[in-house]
This record gives sequence, structure tokens and C-alpha cells, in this order.
Amino acid sequence: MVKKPISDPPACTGNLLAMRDTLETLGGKWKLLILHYLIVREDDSNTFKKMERDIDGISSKMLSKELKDLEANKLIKREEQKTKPIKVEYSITEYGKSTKEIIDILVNWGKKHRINILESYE
Amino acid sequence: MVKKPISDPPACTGNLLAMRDTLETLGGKWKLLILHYLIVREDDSNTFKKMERDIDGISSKMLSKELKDLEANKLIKREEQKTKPIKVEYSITEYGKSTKEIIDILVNWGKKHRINILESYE
DNA sequence: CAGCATCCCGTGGGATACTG
DNA sequence: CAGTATCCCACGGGATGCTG
Repeated sequence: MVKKPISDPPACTGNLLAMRDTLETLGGKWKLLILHYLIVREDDSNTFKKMERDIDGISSKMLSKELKDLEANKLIKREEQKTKPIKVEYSITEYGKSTKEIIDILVNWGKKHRINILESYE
Repeated sequence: MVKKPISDPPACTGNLLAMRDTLETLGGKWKLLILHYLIVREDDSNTFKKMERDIDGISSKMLSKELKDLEANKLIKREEQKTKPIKVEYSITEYGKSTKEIIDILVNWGKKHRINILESYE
């Protein structure tokens, strides 16, 4: 069963509503990190365990929850292989790649910001 | 006294660190809303009370805190007029305007996302 | 391996009231 | 008007352990 990916309209419209949607969909501590991980490793086989190991500090509980949220929003794809033991692979969807421009802009802004702020303290 | 605008280096570097910086600086429930507000109203006189009234749902405590954080990061400017009663005006800085491209991208992504997700439920 | 169940805690953030 | 001070709670999220 897929959880509702977007909440009911809040008391705002237009641009604010849209921004709220984005923040709700991509916000939280791990979602963008996970997307970034899967975008960079698009051609790899990314299993749950591998991600848990690679993404520094994440717990299995949070990884599981965030993966579900991202899947509900069609940003990532989950593929289960009925082997024994079971193996699951996660990958970025074409749609999920649309978050790359967001990630890039956040990365670039962060780099500039660190320089700007730090040099003003010298 | 100005609070430290950027936290100590976490256990990550490069792109991840940069993204974390951005999220830390602009994250939270209200920062981007406030920046958006001040960017749109660049030529207005934006006082504390006015913002508290206009930004739907924000409390004076949060508004006060977020304004301080944004000022510490040089994204907004605070100007106090020693009148009676005291009057304070807030405005976006030139540097603060650099967040506009982030806001725009989040707004645009949110608009598309709502359409994409909602139509897949019809 | 992939993930859920439990327990638990810090803190983001709301409500209300008060001050210079 | 422009905030501060308190109180308080929900919930994000960590740690540990268990199951199919």
C-alpha cells in the first residue's frame, strides 16, 4: 500500500504551497542525501545494506522510512529479487533525476556560503 | 552578539558538507518563507509586527529566532529606529537575494511535482 | 539480507504571558 | 512596537533487538 505522498492543502496557495510541497517531499534529514547517493551511483547495484553502510550515520529504521517515502513519490524504484536470502535493489527513476538540479544548486550555494561567511570572520 | 552561523565540520566533506551547510542555513520551517517574503517585498517597509501578521501561522518567538539566524548569515538586514515606540525594519540583503534561485527552483519543482503525483492517482 | 518493533530522548516549535 | 520568558508537547530520529 502506498502512503499519501502529498498532504492536504494548507492555508496557503501558489508559490508558498508549491514550496511547502517540495520541502515536504524532499525535506527531512536524509532524503536528499539518499537521492544524491542513488543519482551518483546510477549504474551500480544499490542494496539496502550497502546504502546503510555507505550513508554515514543513517539507521536502518530511517533508511527504510525514507526509501518508502521516496518511492511513494516515484523518485526511486524498488526491485525485489526473490532469491534466498532476499535481495532488494534501489535505483533512481528518470523522474527522480529531476531533483539533481535542486541538489546541485544547494551544493553550490553551500560552497559559496561557507566561503562568504567564513571570510567575514577573519 | 552574533551566533556562530556555521557548525563545525561533520563527518562528511565536499558536496555533502556543502549541502548540509545549505540545509542548516536555510532549513527549518520558516527561513525560506521569510526570505521569500522579504524578497518579494523588497521595496516595502517590513516591520516585525507586519511580518508576524502576514506570514501565516508564525509565532513571535519563531519569527524572532529565525530573523536572528538569517541576520547572522548576512541574508537579511535589521535596522532599528530609535523612535518611541521603537520601530525595526527588516530587509533582504544583496547577498540574501542569492537565495532567490533556490526558492524559485523549489517552487517550480513543487508545482510540477503536485501535477505529476496527483495525476498518477486519477 | 531486508526490514519491522520497541523503547527512548532531544529539540523544534506552539501557546501564553510579560517587559522595555 | 519589538521582542523575551516559560511552559509544554509532538515527533523526528537514534539504539537495540527480532523476524521472514
